[in-house]
Amino acid sequence: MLNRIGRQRNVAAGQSLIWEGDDSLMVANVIEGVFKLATSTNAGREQIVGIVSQSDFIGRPFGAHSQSTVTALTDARVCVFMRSDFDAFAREHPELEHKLLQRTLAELDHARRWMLLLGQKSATERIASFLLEMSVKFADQSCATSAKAADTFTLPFGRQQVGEILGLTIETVSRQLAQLKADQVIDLPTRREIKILDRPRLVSLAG
Amino acid sequence: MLNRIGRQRNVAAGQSLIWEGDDSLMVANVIEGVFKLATSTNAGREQIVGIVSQSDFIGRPFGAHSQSTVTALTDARVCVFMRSDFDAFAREHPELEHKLLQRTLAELDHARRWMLLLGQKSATERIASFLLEMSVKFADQSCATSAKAADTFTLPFGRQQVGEILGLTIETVSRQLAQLKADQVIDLPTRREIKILDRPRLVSLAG
DNA sequence: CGTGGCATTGATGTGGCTCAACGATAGTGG
DNA sequence: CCACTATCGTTGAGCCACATCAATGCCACG
Repeated sequence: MLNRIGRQRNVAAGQSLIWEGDDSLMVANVIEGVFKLATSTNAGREQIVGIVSQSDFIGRPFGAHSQSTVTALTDARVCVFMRSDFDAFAREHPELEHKLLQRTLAELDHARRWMLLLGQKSATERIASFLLEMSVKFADQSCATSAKAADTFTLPFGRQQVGEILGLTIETVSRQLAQLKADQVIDLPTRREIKILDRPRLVSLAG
Repeated sequence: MLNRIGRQRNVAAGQSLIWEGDDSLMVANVIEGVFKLATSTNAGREQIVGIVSQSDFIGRPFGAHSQSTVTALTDARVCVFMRSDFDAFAREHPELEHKLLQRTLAELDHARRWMLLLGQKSATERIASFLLEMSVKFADQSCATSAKAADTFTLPFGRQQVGEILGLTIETVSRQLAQLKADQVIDLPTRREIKILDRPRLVSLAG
């Protein structure tokens, strides 16, 4: 079993597991918690290029440099593998490679849809798209009907990070959210909670 | 051999092989020519999410809808496979899946670096990054030292498409190129040719 | 020689960034 | 429990980079 070559590890919110540019030495599976994948320009501007949570895969198998920094947004637990061990194991287990391929293809599709957002969409459209996506990803577990969008959910990040995901500044994010609230499309019970009041409207705003 | 289940096919410049949203019915290998992968908003704005050429892979294996339209930018020749045939073949040939996984991982890395460009970089930085990347991808074959960047090359697309790759308008692209030419960083012998005069400068402009 | 599609260039507008101040919230120590 | 402070979020004013709108120029084609 794969677990024999992996070790569980706890990661505190804010800790980074992997740094951009480093040799890829480890891969991991997320058991619980949420991570961000970020890359930055020489000038220091950051772009979040992925959000990784529950049962997602972290790291870059098969010899390469890591292209992004992986940081825990919440306290998290992961199952870590030495990359070399993992690579060897994967080569001998086509089923695993197949699963990994499926995941990677799905992530590529996702990344490309995100490129459309970053390249073409207005601030309002970006926020609307973002809220809709997060409503699927972070549906509060209370609701037993899993795997479906929820209208109330809690973001695992603050405004700064929302900005980095969407390619916007913190001020623009704040203003757009305030506007959506004023328009009764959403409600913002607390800093990190979102309540969608008018989903069809939000969908149409998403472009 | 894989070729037994594939058929060669010619594609004229401008023709599309696959449409966004369609069921994924075929995959293909590019033998020669260049394709673009594009997605578009409901509003009709297009974003080019990938450029595919010589020996690259086209399509989405393993049951899913195609997320982008694949269109030939030049006359091209491809080797086409029914997706179902390909899937079955791949499942029986781990080596093929492994190669595909490697490619997909590399493309994902690439897509994420592009997200940084689209989310954070200025028009000048985008153009500079773009030119540097294209100088690797489309190095004119004349130069025997293959697989290296060339300082003169020919783009397979016009200004409109450059804009769609970079998330800029055609006018901005034109002005930025004009500026780089005025600054003696590049030369523009014809509409589609680029000559890099001062590569270090271009690198520093790329952010 | 015209005609049509691309590219360039100029003038103007505007969405989102920047800069700055203020307000809210959560954590800390008295 | 409450003041104290650090952090985060909101709000406002002004500006600038890029988009938009509008001519004009440049080839390639019949």
